[in-house]
Amino acid sequence: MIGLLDCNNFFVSCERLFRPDLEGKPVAVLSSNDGCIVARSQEVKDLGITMGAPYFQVKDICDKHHVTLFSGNLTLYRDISARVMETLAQEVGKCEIYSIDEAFFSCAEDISIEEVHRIRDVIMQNVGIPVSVGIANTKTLAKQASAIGKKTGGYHILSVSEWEDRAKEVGCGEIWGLGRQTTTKLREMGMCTAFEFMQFPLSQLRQSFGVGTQRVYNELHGTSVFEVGANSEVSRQSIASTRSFAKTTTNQSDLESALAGHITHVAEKLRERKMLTSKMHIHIQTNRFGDFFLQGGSAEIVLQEPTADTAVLLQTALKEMRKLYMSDVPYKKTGVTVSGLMPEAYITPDLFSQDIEKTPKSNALDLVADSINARFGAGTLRHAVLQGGKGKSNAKLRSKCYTTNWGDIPSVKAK
DNA sequence: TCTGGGGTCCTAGGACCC
DNA sequence: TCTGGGGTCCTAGGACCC
Repeated sequence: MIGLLDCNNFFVSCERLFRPDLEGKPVAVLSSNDGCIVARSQEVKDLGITMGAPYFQVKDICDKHHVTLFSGNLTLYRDISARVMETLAQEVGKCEIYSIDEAFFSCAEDISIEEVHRIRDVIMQNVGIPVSVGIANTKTLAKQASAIGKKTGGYHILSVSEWEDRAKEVGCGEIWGLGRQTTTKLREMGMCTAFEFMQFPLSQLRQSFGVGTQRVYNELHGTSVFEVGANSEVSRQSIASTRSFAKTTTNQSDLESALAGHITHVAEKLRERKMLTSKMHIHIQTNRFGDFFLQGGSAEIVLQEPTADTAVLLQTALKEMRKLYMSDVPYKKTGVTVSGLMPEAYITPDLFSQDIEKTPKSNALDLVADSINARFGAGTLRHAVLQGGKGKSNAKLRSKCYTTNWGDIPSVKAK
């Protein structure tokens, strides 16, 4: 059997952990620059505020119902997530971290409802985050099981026969792996519920849809296609860092500074994972809702030799960016994605490299900078192209880094 | 005025090879 | 007038996920 653990309203639950007074009250978390709603407490969901709604569109309703808002504090959420995952692993053994708030794990055929209940209790006691747990034959059905659990007390074991009954009440759009496009197409072909989808002849399915949809189909029929695997950070195919500006800019040095920040961040990640990149994709973009939205540009750079050297990546990227930049265009966003990743240890030095001694390892200067920044805070030591500070981020409602910054540790008074 | 960020996998079509 | 067949690899774009 496969289990899925899913943290309830995760970002909101993290904020409530340090603001217990907000329990039972409407709370929402905003994306970067306080742009969109990215997490909602049940009370906020009940107000009809949708996931991803632009904040300016729901501001009035938030004001009216005294919704407490937070700017996203990913540093905090990542740390709390790690604690949840660690606790889960202690309970169920190895698990696959699927996202910041979800993990799959394998469990015995005869797992009891008491055991499932216990997983929830331990996480609540050790970390303080409410979670839902679903158990079923396949990952896709485990998703359904946890969705049922969310409505019925926090946990559920979904048997094949129970699923057969319930499938008539589940819309195709509620199934993991069937998105908007596929759901629309299914509806046009007369299939609205999971049950109707499951009756469709397999042979025709493969023709009309891709293998992805076929896999979902098999999973719904109880045949496991997606294995519980080690989906660890180390096995990732790419690392990205991108961000919108609070306001658009036409200034080239603003763009350079921002892009340099992203490069620095990605290079640190590479070294942390002991990986090298062989391909770098950079982009500068305009507002996707504005008149200039086609004016952005991007470039794919194949590196001469794989590297995790900040200076090398900066130099290469900035050179390309200057080619993309056009004056008088209001830019809104920039970022970088590195791919073609390989373990540092696998590198074959370039025969024609100028400095063959240096090739296999990260630059010593970078490693020193990494350790200084780890100790005294990100950006303490940085390349000059990164202008001072963190830029003009619009995150007025950010909570403190309660668990990752010595200065932010909360104090508790007993009365 | 204001509209997130970071990933995965699949597919079609082009370049190239013998 | 006639103009092969069978591959691989890469890339861009789409669909999906949280």
